[in-house]
Amino acid sequence: MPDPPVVAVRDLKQHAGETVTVRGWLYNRRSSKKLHFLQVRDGTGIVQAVAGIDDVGPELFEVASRLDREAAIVVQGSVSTDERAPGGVELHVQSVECVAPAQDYPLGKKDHGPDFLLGHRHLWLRSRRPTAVLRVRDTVIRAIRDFFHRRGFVNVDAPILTPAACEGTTTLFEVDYFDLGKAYLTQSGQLYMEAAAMALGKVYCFGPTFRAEKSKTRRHLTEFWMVEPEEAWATLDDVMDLAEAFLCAIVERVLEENRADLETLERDPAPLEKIQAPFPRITYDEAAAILKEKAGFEYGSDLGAPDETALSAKYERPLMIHRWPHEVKAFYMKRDPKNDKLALGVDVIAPEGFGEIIGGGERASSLEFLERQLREQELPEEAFGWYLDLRRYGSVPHGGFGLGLERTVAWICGLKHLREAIPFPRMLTRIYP
RNA sequence: UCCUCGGUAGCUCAAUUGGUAGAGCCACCGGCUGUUAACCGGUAGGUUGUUGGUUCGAGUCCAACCCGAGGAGCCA
Repeated sequence: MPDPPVVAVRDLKQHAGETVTVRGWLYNRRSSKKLHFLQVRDGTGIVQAVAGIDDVGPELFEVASRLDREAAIVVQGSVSTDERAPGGVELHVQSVECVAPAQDYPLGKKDHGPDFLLGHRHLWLRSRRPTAVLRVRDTVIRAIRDFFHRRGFVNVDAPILTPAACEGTTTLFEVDYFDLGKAYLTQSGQLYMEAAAMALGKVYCFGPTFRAEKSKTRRHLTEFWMVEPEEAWATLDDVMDLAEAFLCAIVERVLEENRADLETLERDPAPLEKIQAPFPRITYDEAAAILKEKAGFEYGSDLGAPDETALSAKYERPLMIHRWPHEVKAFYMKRDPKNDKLALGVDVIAPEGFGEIIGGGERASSLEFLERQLREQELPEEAFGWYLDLRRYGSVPHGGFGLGLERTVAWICGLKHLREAIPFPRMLTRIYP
């Protein structure tokens, strides 16, 4: 007699009454003398497999009682709906085979501390929360690619090894590059996207970026993923419109596909359902006026994390802050024609205190302006020679933004710490596993 | 780099004013036919981060260092 067909746990409900094979790992076991409840996970879900001693016989029952948590197992049995089973469906075991043991599996059933969990991230990944987060992350990634594809953007990935900083200030990871001296891991693909936008019109890159900042907070990783669209002929308003539609599309997609995961994460979907255009848009000046009451805030300085939280608390939708003092923005930002002190940049602050998820704006298209900026900020002109070429040959208005994937996933999932939003987080004092 | 908090069993934590180191989980043994991080009983498990100091006596007080967490700055 042939083996019953292999069915994913997620699809078991459609196979009620049938005999099936489930392949997976033992997530937990609850036992009494004559009855085992084996919780089997297969990556798509967890199902309760009920093994009664009278049904499987004393030998198989003994096998089941010896199974370690996370042992690899193959279970065959009949699918039945039962209100007592978590998820409403369970498997009545006819046979169970231990494919591989998992003696002394390090992760317990009770809580662990962050140090222990991060040191065992390769195993922690198997738990409920991480798998739910990784599924949401996958949805966000697909929503990003689909959104840009539908709008006519071409994916053009930027190099990861770069000759110099894209933006002068932040620290870079350095690597030896043969006879050419030092190279650096990219901290933004934007400058390359500006070149690509002049070739294809609408482009985006999506890949890992690296920051060697000595940041030690829940909002920082040294390696994170960033998506950076860039659009020829786009103004600041176009960039803000794009960011608004973009965030709506991502959140909508997660609400469509990941309700169960959000529930696993105990993430209330109600605030996400309110993410609809239009988003509030205020100028830096208006933001500064709101923060003026707060002691310590000086006009002209960048917004700190507590400032962002205080501002975003006033809104249920992402908050767009535009037209910043040019000193706090990058050298390539276009100036406001109405006020030369202001740069045409925009930051988008996620609601509920999750902080900045987007930074972008309109780029300067004037060659003369950029040459002056490089001199004033003492940036090496030879490193930016190719970039200046973009202004020498058919320069047009253009703009774009960068969205931090992990911050977006953390916001949507309601994660307190970015380290949960990426499979294997890289942080200041952590490179293992 | 700076500020704050922490480090006790494999894991999560407790230990009164300085007075002989304790629980749950995990492991192992036993009990229980519908469990929901199952439950009940038992066994095993410790150089209290390291070094030095104060004291009759230090997990507890002091100093330095190491490691971790949260935050600031900077940023996505």
